[in-house]
Amino acid sequence: MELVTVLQLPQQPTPSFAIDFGVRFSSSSTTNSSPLRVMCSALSTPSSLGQIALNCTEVVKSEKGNLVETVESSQSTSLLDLIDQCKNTMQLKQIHAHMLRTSLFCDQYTASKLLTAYAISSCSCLIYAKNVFDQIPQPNLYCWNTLIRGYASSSDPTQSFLIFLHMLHSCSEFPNKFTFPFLFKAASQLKVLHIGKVLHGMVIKASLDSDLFILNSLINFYGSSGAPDLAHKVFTNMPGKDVVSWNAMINAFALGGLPEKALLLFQEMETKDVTPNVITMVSVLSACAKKFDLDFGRWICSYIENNGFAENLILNNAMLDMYVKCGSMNDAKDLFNKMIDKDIVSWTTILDGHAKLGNYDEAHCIFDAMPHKGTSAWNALISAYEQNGKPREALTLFYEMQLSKDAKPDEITLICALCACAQLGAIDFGHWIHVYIKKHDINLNSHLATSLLDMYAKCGDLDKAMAVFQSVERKDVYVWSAMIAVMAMYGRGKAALDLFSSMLEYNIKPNAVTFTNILCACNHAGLVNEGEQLFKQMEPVYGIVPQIHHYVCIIDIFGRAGLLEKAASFIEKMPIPPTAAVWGAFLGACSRHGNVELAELAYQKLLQLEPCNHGAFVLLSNIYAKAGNWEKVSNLRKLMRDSDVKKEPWCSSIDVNGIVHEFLVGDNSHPFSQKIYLKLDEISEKFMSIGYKPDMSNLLQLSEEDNLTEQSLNVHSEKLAIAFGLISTASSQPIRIVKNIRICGDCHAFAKLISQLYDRDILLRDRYRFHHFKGGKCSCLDYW
DNA sequence: TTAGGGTTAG
Repeated sequence: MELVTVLQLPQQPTPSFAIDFGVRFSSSSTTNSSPLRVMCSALSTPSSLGQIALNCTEVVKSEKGNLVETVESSQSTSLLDLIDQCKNTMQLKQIHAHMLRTSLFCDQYTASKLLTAYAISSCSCLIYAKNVFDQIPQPNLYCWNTLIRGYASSSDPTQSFLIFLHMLHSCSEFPNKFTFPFLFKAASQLKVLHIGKVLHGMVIKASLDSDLFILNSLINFYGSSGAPDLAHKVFTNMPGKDVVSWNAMINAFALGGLPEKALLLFQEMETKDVTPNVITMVSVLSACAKKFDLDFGRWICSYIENNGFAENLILNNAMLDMYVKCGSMNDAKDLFNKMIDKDIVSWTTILDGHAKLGNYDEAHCIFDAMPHKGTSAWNALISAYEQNGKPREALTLFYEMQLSKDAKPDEITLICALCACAQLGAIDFGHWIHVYIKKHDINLNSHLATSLLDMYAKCGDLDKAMAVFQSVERKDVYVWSAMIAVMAMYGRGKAALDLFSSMLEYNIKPNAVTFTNILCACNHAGLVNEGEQLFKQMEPVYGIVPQIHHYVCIIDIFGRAGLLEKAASFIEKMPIPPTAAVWGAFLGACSRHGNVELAELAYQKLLQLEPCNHGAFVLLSNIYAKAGNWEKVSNLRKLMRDSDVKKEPWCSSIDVNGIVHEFLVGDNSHPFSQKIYLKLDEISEKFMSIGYKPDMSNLLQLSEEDNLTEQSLNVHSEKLAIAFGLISTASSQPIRIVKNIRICGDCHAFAKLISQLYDRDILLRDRYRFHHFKGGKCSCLDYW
């Protein structure tokens, strides 16, 4: 019982209730001869189902020919059969109209058949289902369950709970073994752990906790809601398990980030003599894909081949996905070419596989070869570009999609496009998408809202990000976490902590991402004690086991605050082996605080794990430069030249009137390059005229951006972008810059002075956070 | 008289 919360519920059926039920049942029988019923009977011409069918056929014939073929072959087809044979909502509405005209609707059984068709068939239409339900005088439990079931699979599963609550008050029958699987389905869709736990309590109280269907749907619910441990408790304690129970549990492990447990469970099935089915194999392939276990994946594929599984599209897609995720494009291509049936999932999987490996030409070929280029096809390519560091290409495609008339952007397209805008700092394009959302009345759900507020924040408009956050009616953990991340990015630690408290007050349970963001906020604001406390509470209070990135955050918090010894002893006591990121954070702290001895230790540890880490070279050489040890700086440079250290092209970009301009270090490829360098000369003179002397220690230091084969005095990309901003934007406009690495000390001082001398706000986003330069000061208060 | 659970991508 410690597993669930049991709330105050209606009493279980008792013998006295059974008698009461009987009485009510007989009184409800009286309804059959109620005045309404009598009237209906009198109005109803047909007296047999055969006649009803005939009559209905005539109606259909006269109004629309669609159903004629279906019913003409059998005159005796009943109305109920006709409902089952409906192929679209229009046909169903015709029968509905006929039922109303002939008063057949007054028969509850017939009405409930119509309700079922409207609620759950292939021609479902939930608004009509609700309408029909509301017209039934005293809906029985079957009708209530059907409506709950319909909404559980809809885009608005919350309705299932509202209907259920209404049912508890209005229906004379208690929820039964059919009710709960539908409710757990709705809870799974919404991932609302607290509601599911209450329902679990009701199941126990109603003595339904041995029903196989309920327990299987419960495993699925806990698995979908991020609680594989609770799913496993249900699974372990259930008296009898069938293949569905095993499948649900395998899937719960895979979904819960425990793919190795999913694979072990599959192996255990054999020892328990449970025969796996197609769904088992799909779930196991999904676990292999999540574990990047190509060997096991290949073994599963041969198992499928050797055990006579019939050709199945979903199974083929799962194999395809496994090959792609495990990095074997050759296997994936072979399978894809062999597949007779392909759907949008097959095409998208193979397309994304090519794009992830950077084979954009092949990805485009796949896109061009797709038989139906609907929205999904466009989304596949746009998201492939966006998620693989090609935001400019993603936005170009998004633009092309607007021009093509075969597909309209949907929520996913817009999310991808917003993410691309955020990466580029393209605020004008991002704002245009916001207007598009409003103009087309697109529902601002939590996914879209999260992308929108993230875009505004990353493009430097905190007010708009906040406004979007406040406009979201139902804020889930992702929306809250995203807003906390925004506050972290802007160095507003206190505001992030306030948001965290508010989300707890709203009963939103923080997840691992929330903690990464809140620890990051503490880090950027120097809130050492608060960060340490939250980290200590993660497991005992919130049930979240700290992962490696949480450890990195806490080391960063200590290190940035200069508590190097504390950080070092923390690393020593870590229960998991320190990774390169851990040593990188520690090395950064040593560099900032000039501790040569500890830096050398961290450098050695880091290079053992990542021999080609370019950042490690730069950080250590900065420390040597600061300490005036030029010989060691020179040795490091030589070592770096000789080694195979590779770095991504670091750049700064600036959005001017909707066009994003990119600059590399010492870049002179821009059409306005000459003007930019003239502006930099002017700035330099202006700086000197007020007696500003560049910080030589800064200038002599290496930045990550410096090309080590040349002098380190190259003009950093953000200086070029700022100079371009000054000559190409109105003096009232802020300059918005995005840089893909951390800003160096010299450029930080440069931006502060520009903001003062030119009276310009500069909003600069670096790899980790935002800097708002205004009147000679930075929002980070020089703590970054 | 009616019915229910587990699967693939982005």
